[in-house]
Amino acid sequence: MKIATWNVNSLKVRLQHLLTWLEANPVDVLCIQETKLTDDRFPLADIEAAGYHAAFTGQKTYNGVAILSKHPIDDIQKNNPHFEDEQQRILAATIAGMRIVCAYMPNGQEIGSDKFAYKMAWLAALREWIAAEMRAHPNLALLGDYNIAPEERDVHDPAEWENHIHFTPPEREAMQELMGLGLKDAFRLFEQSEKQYSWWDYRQMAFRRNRGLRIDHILLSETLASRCIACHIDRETRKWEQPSDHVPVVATLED
DNA sequence: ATGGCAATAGAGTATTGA
Repeated sequence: MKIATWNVNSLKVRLQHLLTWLEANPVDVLCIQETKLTDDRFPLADIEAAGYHAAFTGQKTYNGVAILSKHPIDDIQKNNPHFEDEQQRILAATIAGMRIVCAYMPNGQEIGSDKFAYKMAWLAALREWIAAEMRAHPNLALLGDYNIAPEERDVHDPAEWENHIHFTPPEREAMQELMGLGLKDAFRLFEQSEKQYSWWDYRQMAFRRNRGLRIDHILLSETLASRCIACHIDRETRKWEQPSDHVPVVATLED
């Protein structure tokens, strides 16, 4: 069982990348973020032709999330029921005995901004809702673009990023509080080589210089973490022509 | 410190992202 997450930064632009990646990496579940498509424009036929079911909730221009799965998708929940939000950032569903939560967490802009306050309120509401979801579904995975680099080793230059968005103390604390619910960072369950990131700025050859952040994560409940036998970041897609600035993260679970 | 790059909306340039 393989579950994965990828912020595609426009599904319209990246559909062929997605299909190419799925063909080479036929994961059981893929959570995608930033589809930037209203539901009537979701490329369902192409996804189904690739052998996947899909659940999705989108909007024009911004946000939008989807869950693709080789297995049936049940009990679909759009958005956090305890947080009023016009932005389409959360999709939850039950697949193969797991509660899969796909999340595109807010960017936050900078400390002190309205967007930062929104991010922090959104994260607090997420934690409360996930706590309840975990009580109802012990096998829970929270996958997505967290827009938070949890530790210094997740940032190419921690000094440069000090107090910058994605690496501010309040954001990192919010992620620790999420993990305090009993969620494990799948990537850190294993020995990993250094300087591995999931996002690189498009500018100034950031990818070639490996100036990146690890902000895309797969968090697993205890029961799923105990089944997790591997987790890796797939940097290859970032080398493709006209790539997303994020790359896929994949976790492998024992059946 | 600033802007650099990309996607979108929509027709020149503004907004947002990370």
